Amino acid sequence: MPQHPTTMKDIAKQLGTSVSTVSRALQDHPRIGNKMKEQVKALAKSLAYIPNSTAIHLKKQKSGNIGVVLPFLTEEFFSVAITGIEDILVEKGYRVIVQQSRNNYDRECTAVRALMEHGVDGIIVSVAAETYNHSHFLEVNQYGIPLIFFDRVIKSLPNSCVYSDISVGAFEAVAFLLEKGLQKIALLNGPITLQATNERLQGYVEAMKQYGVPIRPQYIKGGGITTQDTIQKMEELLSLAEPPQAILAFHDYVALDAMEVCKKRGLRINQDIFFVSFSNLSFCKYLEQPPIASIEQFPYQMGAKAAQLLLSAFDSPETYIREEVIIKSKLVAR
Amino acid sequence: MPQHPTTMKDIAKQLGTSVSTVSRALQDHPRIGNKMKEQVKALAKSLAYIPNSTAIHLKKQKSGNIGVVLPFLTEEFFSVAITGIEDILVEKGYRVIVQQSRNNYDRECTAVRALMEHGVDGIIVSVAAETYNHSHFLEVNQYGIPLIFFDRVIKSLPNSCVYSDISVGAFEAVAFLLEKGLQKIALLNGPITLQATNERLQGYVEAMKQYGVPIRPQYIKGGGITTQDTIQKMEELLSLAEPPQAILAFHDYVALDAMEVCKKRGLRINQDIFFVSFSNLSFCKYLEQPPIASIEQFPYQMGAKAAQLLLSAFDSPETYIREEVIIKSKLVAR
DNA sequence: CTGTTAGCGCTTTCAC
DNA sequence: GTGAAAGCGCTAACAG
Repeated sequence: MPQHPTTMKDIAKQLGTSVSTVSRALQDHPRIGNKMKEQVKALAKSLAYIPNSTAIHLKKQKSGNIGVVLPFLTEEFFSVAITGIEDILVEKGYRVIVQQSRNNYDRECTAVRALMEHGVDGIIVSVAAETYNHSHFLEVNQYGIPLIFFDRVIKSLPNSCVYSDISVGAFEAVAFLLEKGLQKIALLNGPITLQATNERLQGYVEAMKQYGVPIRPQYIKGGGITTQDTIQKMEELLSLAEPPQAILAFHDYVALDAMEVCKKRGLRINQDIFFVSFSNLSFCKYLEQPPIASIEQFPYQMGAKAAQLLLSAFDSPETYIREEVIIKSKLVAR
Repeated sequence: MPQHPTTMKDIAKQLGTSVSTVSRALQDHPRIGNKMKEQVKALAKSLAYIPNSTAIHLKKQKSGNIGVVLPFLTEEFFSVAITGIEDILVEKGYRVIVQQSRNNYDRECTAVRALMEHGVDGIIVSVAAETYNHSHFLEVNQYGIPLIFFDRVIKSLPNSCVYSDISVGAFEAVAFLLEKGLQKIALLNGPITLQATNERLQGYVEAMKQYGVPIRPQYIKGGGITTQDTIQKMEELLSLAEPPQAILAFHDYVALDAMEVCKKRGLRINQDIFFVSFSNLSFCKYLEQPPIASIEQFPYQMGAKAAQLLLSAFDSPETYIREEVIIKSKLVAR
């Protein structure tokens, strides 16, 4: 293990030439002789020369690193999304630095600031559920680092974003249930800090209205999405004088937790009560009684698109204009 | 957005002092006057100064970045493991760069070399299933970058590693089945390139021997672990004159795929045929008929330990000695 | 207590 | 075609 990794200086010295020549030779600069080029390259290889990218980046004023901040890597949706991001970015020679906010505001702030200080070239964020304040994102914008949101976006900010048409998805899901003759539909929604929560509600309300079904406020539950939260909300729903026949859930995990509550009460899934949820997680295929339908949100495509938006922000820093990309969701019935 | 981010030079100029004083003031150097420190810090704040970490790292000859290469972020085991890695490393001020090998040898080589060229301070790897050659790891060692393996380790290499005691786990799993009176136990194993595959076989063989149950070679299946591979192998097992009563599977995903084959043939899980597998995935709790037992491997702890091994490699580069940490697995019966 | 200086490894004018 | 030199932003001897 070399105490001192090979540098251009070493190569130059051994060849009796200058650092600049070595640099140029390695870059195939046109004004360097072929003989020299070959010599330099051969020696570089035999000395296991590795360019010091830190130095290059200091010189070029960019790091080649992209930061990604998202709630949980352990949620399938996000692990698939990051794969989409990685595929696009790694191909272009960037490296992806991930940080998990765990839906926590403070962790998100810390992560975003750490990335900024580290000098990443751009940041991609899916906002934490508990984030109530946007000052950390404003800082990023002030500092001039390109920032893109995906999935959990903030539309009021001047950054480009990619998201799923939640309200359309919710509309279709509710319509699907109504068409099946189920009218008592409850909504297990998420925290109001998330834009998507509002859109989900909108889609729900719109579908009910369009089908002329009255909306019962006690059927609409918002707030936390932990297993505990879900259990409590589901208990409340089932304790109503007229419990719902169907549930539109925030996402598959929430639906699964809610289903457990139903099962404990002796309800038969897909007979006594029906579920539709967002995400369409891959392991649903192994379930005996999966949600009757799920709204596929194409996380891979969403991640990939976010990465592309970031790249295009790099390409044209001046003429850059905000883009809002909507990935159409798809109701998958089982 | 500042065309030119604030540097120490800017601060020094405005304060009519030198860059070194600014540098020291910001670092709370003891030999700098309190008045000066306050002035510098105040101005730094008002100018939204952010230290350029690229420059710092060039100076200090380290990047603060740690590379992690693993098969799939979308597998729960790895997404949990990376969370353990992140928690330890981020706390110490490092950033984690992830790359997915997708179990592919070429992708792994590319990823490892890219990280090396990028100048990461250390690398943590869970080896790809298809990796048959170790030269890329030797390069890392030659280059003097600390390298730690986790889960899918290479024991013949001089690097520290953390892994689960697969053979003990397999032994316990087989013993568990034998104690239940099931003797016809098949093994759905993985690719021979993985060390763990061999250990799993060892544990299986040992348990069978210890209980005096003859081993039937046709019950032992190795090779690929894709859904297709699993389906084919399971079909073969079920087509035997004496099909197995129980299966020890490579991991939960393999078990689930295999279970589907059984169900299609009309076999009742946990009645006609029993499964035990590795991983203990969280979503198993939602399954009507989960594997009767699963071997919990504690991926979070494994990731965290790998990160700690890396940190200790940083602490004492000279006196560093190889460590082999075994995380005890635990058979979870349902 | 503070300034001067050198230098981390590399790229890139500007000379010749 | 090649070399000298400046400089990216920062740190850390060394010198006062």
